[in-house]
Amino acid sequence: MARPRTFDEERALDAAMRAFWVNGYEATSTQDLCDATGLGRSSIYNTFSSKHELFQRALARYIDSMTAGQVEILEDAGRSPMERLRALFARIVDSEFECREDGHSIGCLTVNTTVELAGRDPEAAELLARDLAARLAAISAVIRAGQSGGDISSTRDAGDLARFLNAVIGGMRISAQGGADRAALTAIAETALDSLTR
Amino acid sequence: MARPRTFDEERALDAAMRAFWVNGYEATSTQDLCDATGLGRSSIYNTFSSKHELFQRALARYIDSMTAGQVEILEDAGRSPMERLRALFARIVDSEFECREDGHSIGCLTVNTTVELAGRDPEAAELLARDLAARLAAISAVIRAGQSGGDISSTRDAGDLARFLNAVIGGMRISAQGGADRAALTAIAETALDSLTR
DNA sequence: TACGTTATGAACTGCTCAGTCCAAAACAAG
DNA sequence: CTTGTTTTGGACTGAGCAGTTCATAACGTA
Repeated sequence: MARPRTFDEERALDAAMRAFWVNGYEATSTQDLCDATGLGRSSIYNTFSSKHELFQRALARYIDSMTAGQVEILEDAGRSPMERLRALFARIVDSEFECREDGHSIGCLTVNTTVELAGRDPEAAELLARDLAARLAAISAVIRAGQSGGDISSTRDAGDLARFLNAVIGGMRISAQGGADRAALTAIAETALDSLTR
Repeated sequence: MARPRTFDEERALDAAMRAFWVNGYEATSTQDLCDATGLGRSSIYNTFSSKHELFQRALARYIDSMTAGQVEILEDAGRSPMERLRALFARIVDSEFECREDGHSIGCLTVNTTVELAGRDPEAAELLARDLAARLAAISAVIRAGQSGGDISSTRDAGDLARFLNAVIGGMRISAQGGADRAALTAIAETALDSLTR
């Protein structure tokens, strides 16, 4: 009944997400998005309405895929709570050496967006707040399980420990963007995890 | 012998620094810088050459003042190593509630710049690398002192612990920009510091 | 008071930005 | 093959960008 699209919307979204991830929202022009996706301006605006809405969809897609993978690790019933946390941190270290551009880590899109946009973009802030709540809930649950089993110290509230681990993850992302190598990130992760068992 | 300036260069630099701090490099226009400093375009370009050079000077000024204050705390001979680290973290929590705009934390300019520019601005990356090295050196020295005195565990290398604490500081900054309140930041700091004494 | 020098404001430059428009193209359905 | 609907590419728009130019103002000095 009408002319069909010649591109895959999700592939285009992935390409746009990567562009925003590498350079940030402000420094990515609509022309950059055309180049990255291979689409013309008309197709981009016809499909995604505006740069800002495209960014929101890209951020939402990043959050869905990233948090899904991490929650999967955290809910892996085949591993003990501490093993799950260790696996989570191992994945985060790995991701910093998989997601690179020009020899530098590009960090994490949620951290980057928190820094660049959270203070002046309500829609982005909302997506980030929801993601943060989900992450903290998943980490807290694992910590509570570890506390029940005695593997994790109960001297601190599970919620506090979850916020602590989440902050360390963010700090590892910043450290990687600042040039930290794999050994440095691994040592940070081990130090954080060791502190749970004291 | 010639017409004198009607403004104070350092005050102008402070105003520009604040503008970059709140909105980032890309989202701060030269017009914003004129408004923030109260200077005309001619005065800005006559004094600072370009937006990029003004940013470099603003970042350098931020680093000098911030790192100076923190190193002062870390080298305070009147306090024990652990007390110095506690004072450092207390200052960082405080700073997140002093440096705000529209009810949000504006974080730390070095962290913000690491995220926004480190991957594509060699001059900024150089300033950040130098600052990071100085921070890690100062923290490492305190940790070594604490390890000698027995207050800080020697099971981990002082350099690793310094990178860990520095990552936690970065993570606290991100957490604050993500909306964490004072109690949450304090708990993160306490958890990190407690892990040193195990 | 006249001169040399620097600072300043306002107008201006060329360019890039996000977003729009429209004619042509590509299909499905009748 | 025609008709109706959507996609597509390319030209276009007005606004805002970083940076320049220049006439004039404001000073120290002689």
